[in-house]
Amino acid sequence: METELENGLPEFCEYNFIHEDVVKKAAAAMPTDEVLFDLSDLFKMFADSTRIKIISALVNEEMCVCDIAALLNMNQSAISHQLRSLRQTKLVKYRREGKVVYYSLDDDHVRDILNTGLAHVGEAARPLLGFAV
Amino acid sequence: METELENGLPEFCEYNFIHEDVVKKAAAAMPTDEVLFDLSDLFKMFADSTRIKIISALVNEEMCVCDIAALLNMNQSAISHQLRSLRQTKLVKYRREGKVVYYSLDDDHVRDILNTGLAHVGEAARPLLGFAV
DNA sequence: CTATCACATGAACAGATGTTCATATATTGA
DNA sequence: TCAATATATGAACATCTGTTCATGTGATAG
Repeated sequence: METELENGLPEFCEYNFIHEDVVKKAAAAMPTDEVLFDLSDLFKMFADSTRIKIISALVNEEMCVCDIAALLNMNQSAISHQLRSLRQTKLVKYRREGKVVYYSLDDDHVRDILNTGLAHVGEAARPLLGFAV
Repeated sequence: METELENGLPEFCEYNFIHEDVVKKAAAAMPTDEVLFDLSDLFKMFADSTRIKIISALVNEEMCVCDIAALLNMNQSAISHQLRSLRQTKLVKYRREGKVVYYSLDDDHVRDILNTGLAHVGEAARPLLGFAV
């Protein structure tokens, strides 16, 4: 497996059934590794329902950590860990007011991604998040 | 932890610093559990760079399994496993032609989600996938 | 019917991920 | 300075996930 063939492509199918032109066009259009890495990191943040709940909540209004924990019925530590991930990937920002830290979405793309996903799962008919009451 | 307070919310912060109105509004706007589950399942598909590569490749043109394996320089089994996940979540469809199976994106939402993500990671300036050559 | 081959799939394994527990940090008020 | 408290974080643990290996399945050619 994976020996070189005459056309320069590695041998994946036992003989050679590769559509060379199709593969080369796809290779040319492929995003760079850096972009692919950033993209998958971004979507990872939406790939967990706890984080989606947090993001959904913050679409409407900023919230403190304690509010989010109460809303999701989860302990504060779990929420803080998730907020750290969301911070590191720049999906949320925060401001401190005394002992309380308020989190909010970092930019409109975050809401856009969520809404595009909602459209796909068939929730486009009702008002999209962020445009509702 | 998590004993009930007078306002009916569980006690997450040691005393009670919950903004009750904010939490109740967020709770009312929260998608149902089923939608949240579907959403995170959908985004999980985009949360791995192998799958993003497959999706990116299929934006332009249908491809057979062997083509995809050659393009990604991975073995056929790994690709088949990922294609199964993408099939089960309805992101790709396939057609059989003799021994060869051709995969393509199931609908335009898939491309939309990818492009919304690309916009967020700063790739919006260049032509978006699916509109390029 | 049999061999070939593109693709699918189950099991196993390693690495990633989410939650919990214990504890640390930062701010406020006394 | 010290106690209180909202939040952050490190370590541990169980679960989930992606790849590999071996093998199964379905279509074609002879």
